[in-house]
Amino acid sequence: MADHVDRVLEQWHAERPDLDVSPMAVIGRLSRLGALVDAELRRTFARHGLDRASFDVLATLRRSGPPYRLTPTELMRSAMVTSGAITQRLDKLEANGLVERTPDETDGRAVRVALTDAGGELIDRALPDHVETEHRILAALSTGEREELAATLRTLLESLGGAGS
Amino acid sequence: MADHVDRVLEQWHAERPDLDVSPMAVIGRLSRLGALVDAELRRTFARHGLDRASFDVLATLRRSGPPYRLTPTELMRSAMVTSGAITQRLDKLEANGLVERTPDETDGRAVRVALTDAGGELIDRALPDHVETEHRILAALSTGEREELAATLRTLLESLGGAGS
DNA sequence: GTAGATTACCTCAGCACTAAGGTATCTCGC
DNA sequence: GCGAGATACCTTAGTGCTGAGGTAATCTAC
Repeated sequence: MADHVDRVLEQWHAERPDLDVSPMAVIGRLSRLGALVDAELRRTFARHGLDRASFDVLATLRRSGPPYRLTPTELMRSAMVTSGAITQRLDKLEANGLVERTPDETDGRAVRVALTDAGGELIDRALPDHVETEHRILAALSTGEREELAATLRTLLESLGGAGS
Repeated sequence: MADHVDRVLEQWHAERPDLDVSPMAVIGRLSRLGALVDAELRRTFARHGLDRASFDVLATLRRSGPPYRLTPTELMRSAMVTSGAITQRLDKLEANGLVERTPDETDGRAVRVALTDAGGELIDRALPDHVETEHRILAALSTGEREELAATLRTLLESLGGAGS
């Protein structure tokens, strides 16, 4: 019952027996799983006319609570992308009428990004579908396995300094 | 000791208590961890003048064993990218003298991609460094935790149909 | 109060990828 | 042996991101 990564490990063992490639059992699967999960989520987003980037911004605004308003910098930190990427995401969302940019009243450099009514309605429609997809992706694991997995991933995140903000 | 994902879960619980967002504890961390690991690996690749895409192709050829030769289709399946992406990766690697394309002798449609001496030497230099980086990334986990993590990830991969090839 | 550092956001060139589609070759059933 | 479909690879337009860098506003320390 060897999967792709098992075969990779066997190959390395034959070709470079001097190297301890055991971490690939984790990191190789992490990387492949990330790609598959991403593809799966994208299918759901597409059903609502969204892509990963747009969904991410709308969801971040939605879960921030009333008045559903954040700055581009806050969105950038949450999404782990560069400021340029956020600018482009917001341009697109604003053109589609899903968010609105208004100048900050007290800080002349800053901008407030808010969900429009259309944006709020769209994300509230897409969310249950998205959550359902996530449940389906994890269906093969028991509740206990999911909890253990979440805990282990968190340990790794903390050790890589990616737990914050 | 809440991390970013814990805070996201709390926000959703407050804003949309009707949704069971528990899968995000796993999928959110998977996604963030993927980005962090990727950034970490890229630093190692860069030290050898490589990027993720080039390293991936060279390593796939290297671990395939003598004569270090595969077809673009085999590389495409292994890398989980489109054929166009492989064409471009090979163009770049070939321009840098790290791989060589020769027509297949028996199948007029097919191409053989082989490591050049320079390509083989480069990947053999980069590999120990790469493996060392992977060890460092997992340093926070015990051996038992790593094995459990690998097993759980494999279960998920299989259930998503991504274990094959 | 003001110079220098910092912060917030945007701009843009370059890069790697996808999706769609093209060409050439091979395979299979008749 | 021939036509339909499958296969292998390449091409290209479009997309979203990064990294470098620009502008304007704010903060800090003197």
